[in-house]
Amino acid sequence: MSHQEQHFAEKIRAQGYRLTPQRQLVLDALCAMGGHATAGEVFEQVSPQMPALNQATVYRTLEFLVELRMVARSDITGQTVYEIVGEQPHYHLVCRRCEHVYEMAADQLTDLADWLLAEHGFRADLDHLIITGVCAHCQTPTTS
Amino acid sequence: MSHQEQHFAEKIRAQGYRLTPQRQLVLDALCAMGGHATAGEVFEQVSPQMPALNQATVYRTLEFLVELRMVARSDITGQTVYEIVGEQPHYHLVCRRCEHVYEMAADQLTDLADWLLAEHGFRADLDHLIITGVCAHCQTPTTS
DNA sequence: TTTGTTATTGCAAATTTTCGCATCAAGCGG
DNA sequence: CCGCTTGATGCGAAAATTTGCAATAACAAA
Repeated sequence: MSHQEQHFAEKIRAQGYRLTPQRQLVLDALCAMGGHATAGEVFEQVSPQMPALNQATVYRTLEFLVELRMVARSDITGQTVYEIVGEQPHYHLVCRRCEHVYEMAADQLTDLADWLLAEHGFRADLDHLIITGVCAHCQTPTTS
Repeated sequence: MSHQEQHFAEKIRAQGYRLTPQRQLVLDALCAMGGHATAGEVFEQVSPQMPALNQATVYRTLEFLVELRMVARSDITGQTVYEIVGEQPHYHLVCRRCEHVYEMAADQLTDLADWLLAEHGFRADLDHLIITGVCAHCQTPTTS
């Protein structure tokens, strides 16, 4: 169990929830897979290591981890994807033409966060924000 | 047919697609319902007026309208909701405690949009941005 | 370590969303 | 106004996601 996973385990128990092998496995898988993963991908990754693990459990676990804010759920071009909430907050630029996802450090959004807090008293979770649009590459009139 | 719907009809045909009664109905329903609506809600709204209309058609139509950017799809607390893209761009603050959705004029985001364009050449669709967090009301230690 | 409480899981059924394909009809050309 | 062409729909089946409930197993307390 890595340092981060150790932390996760404590966080779950600290809130009065139970750390089950199923949850550890899903967490591990998510860490191992790195970036974004769909529920189905998580299930496939995890299944061989615990064949008895039910798909419904994966869905519920993912939901649970999202609620605890240990995992971020995002909708990218209609796909629901999950990602470990790591150390560095970041946001995603998703190009609606080429579907490419650019990952950006969240520094530039702190102004926005501050403004939202000052103006509306709203404490925004600006890590893992998804911004769709058209990337630089796809704006040029198809040089292919 | 309202002014806006007229415009929609032209936009669909202008791109070489067909304006079918099913599409008109879904568009009408979405307009009539005002804010956000799930696919299921749209289907229920539309069904009595055209009982033969199939649920799959609603899904496909919604998808189609999203692609044409006449309708915005967002993920709000795990629910996929659709909304007509109206005149005034706006963004949504979604409180993860009370699930309330605050609708904000998008003026304050133009800076962000400009910055993204200047820095990354990314042309962001900042109308209909979803920002989750905790609203002012839910930050106070439960005055209930 | 043993026991009790109750959060979690597995399973199966219900829902929701997607897909393939034959049929239908919107809109263009004659 | 009448056919064509082909995009769009309806239908049924498949896939994905959610839900209820009884059985299981974390983990706190003795």
